[in-house]
Amino acid sequence: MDAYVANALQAGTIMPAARTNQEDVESRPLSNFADGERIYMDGERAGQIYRVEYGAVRICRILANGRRQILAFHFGGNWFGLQAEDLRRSSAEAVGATGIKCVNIQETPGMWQGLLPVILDSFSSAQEHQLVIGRHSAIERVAAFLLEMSDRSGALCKYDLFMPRVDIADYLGLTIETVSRSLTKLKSRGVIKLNGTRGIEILNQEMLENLCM
Amino acid sequence: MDAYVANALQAGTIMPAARTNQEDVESRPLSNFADGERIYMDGERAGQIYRVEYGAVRICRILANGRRQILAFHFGGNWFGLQAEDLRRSSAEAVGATGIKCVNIQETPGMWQGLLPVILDSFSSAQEHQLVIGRHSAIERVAAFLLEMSDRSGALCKYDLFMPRVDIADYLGLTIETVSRSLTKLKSRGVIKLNGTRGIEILNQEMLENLCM
DNA sequence: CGTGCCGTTGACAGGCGTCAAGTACAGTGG
DNA sequence: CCACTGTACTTGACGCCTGTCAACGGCACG
Repeated sequence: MDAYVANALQAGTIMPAARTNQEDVESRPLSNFADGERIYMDGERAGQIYRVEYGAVRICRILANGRRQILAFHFGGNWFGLQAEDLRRSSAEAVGATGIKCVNIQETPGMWQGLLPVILDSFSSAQEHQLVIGRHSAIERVAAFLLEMSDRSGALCKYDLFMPRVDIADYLGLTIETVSRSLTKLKSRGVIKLNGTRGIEILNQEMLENLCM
Repeated sequence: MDAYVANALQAGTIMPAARTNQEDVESRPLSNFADGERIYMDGERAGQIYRVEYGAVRICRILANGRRQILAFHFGGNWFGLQAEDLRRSSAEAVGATGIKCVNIQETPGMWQGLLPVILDSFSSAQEHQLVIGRHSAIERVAAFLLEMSDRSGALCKYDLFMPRVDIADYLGLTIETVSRSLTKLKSRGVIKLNGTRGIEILNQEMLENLCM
């Protein structure tokens, strides 16, 4: 929990009551999704928010000419699907076998306030990502990605990626070939080790971090 | 006001009381900033949020190697500066002569709930921008930028840009030369007309929109 | 009228996308 | 257990887009 919002909580500007409602989520039924299955789709009416229980979710938008941009990945414990607009402007899809719980936001009073930290966090991630895709070269983007995934796997230096190369590419605004070449380059420089196609081992964290500046 | 949040308001999940507090802002003193002056800076302690009264503000991050990314522009009426973290991770600077009102968020109970639509809006803009810088060519980015600025100038087809080329470039993840060449290309295709260095006139909105897909 | 800043235009090189071929691996069926 | 097949990934060749460097033009200001 972020200090800034925590302070507001202490100061009483966010009612602690808001938190208790979030615990209702635990009792909700778990929905299971197969790899690639849609949780919601661009154009649909928005009314629910979701929490990943296991597996992963990608949020993506597809342009008329077929180009795809993955806006975010969400892993266990992450909330997603909160938005101001009436209609979905992106799709959410399972990455591998995934479990989700969902909440109808209209029927859950007090939910809003508790979700402020959630949306602030999403916003912060989106800004971070803007920086990566706006001002980084291919190898720097891949380096940033590997560090992000490491962090979100509990700061492990050895972990498995949930997603195929094409998802990494569409997240980073690159092609799969460029992602592949960048990984190979990092491997041959001794920065990382690849275990099979999804396994990542960070051998030199400092070099990776230097690439992200 | 977005329908989604408006519904929540009607349903009583957001207390109408939250709105009234926002009107306190009107009585706050107006701070004036000259072109380029900092409103807050990367690394500073965050505790206030801001509203642009006139002029414009850019939110930017600078990397160690000097590369800069502008994350967002804010114009009259826009709020900015809301974040979860304790410390600023970006800087806010005036673009041209600018007037700002600010609110200390800790001292203004009820402010949080009223700001949820604000942060949702910022989030939505950030995602939109991710798409533009992730999956669009130079000319498509410039086209999207011109349409965005048009919309935010009240959907006028003839308007003035607040910012110099370098700000456009750093917003779009391009160089000033590429921005300049893209504008020239749009001009020579008869899509836009340039009035002096800041004046924009959209001659063929449809062609611009097609470029953004 | 000189000076400095901002923007435009041109030449050139390099990074990344595109197209294509080759490799690894999991799943299926014999 | 092994061949077959399809998918995902890697690697290579090539061309284009955009970054870099440089010169030039326009405009505001002193």
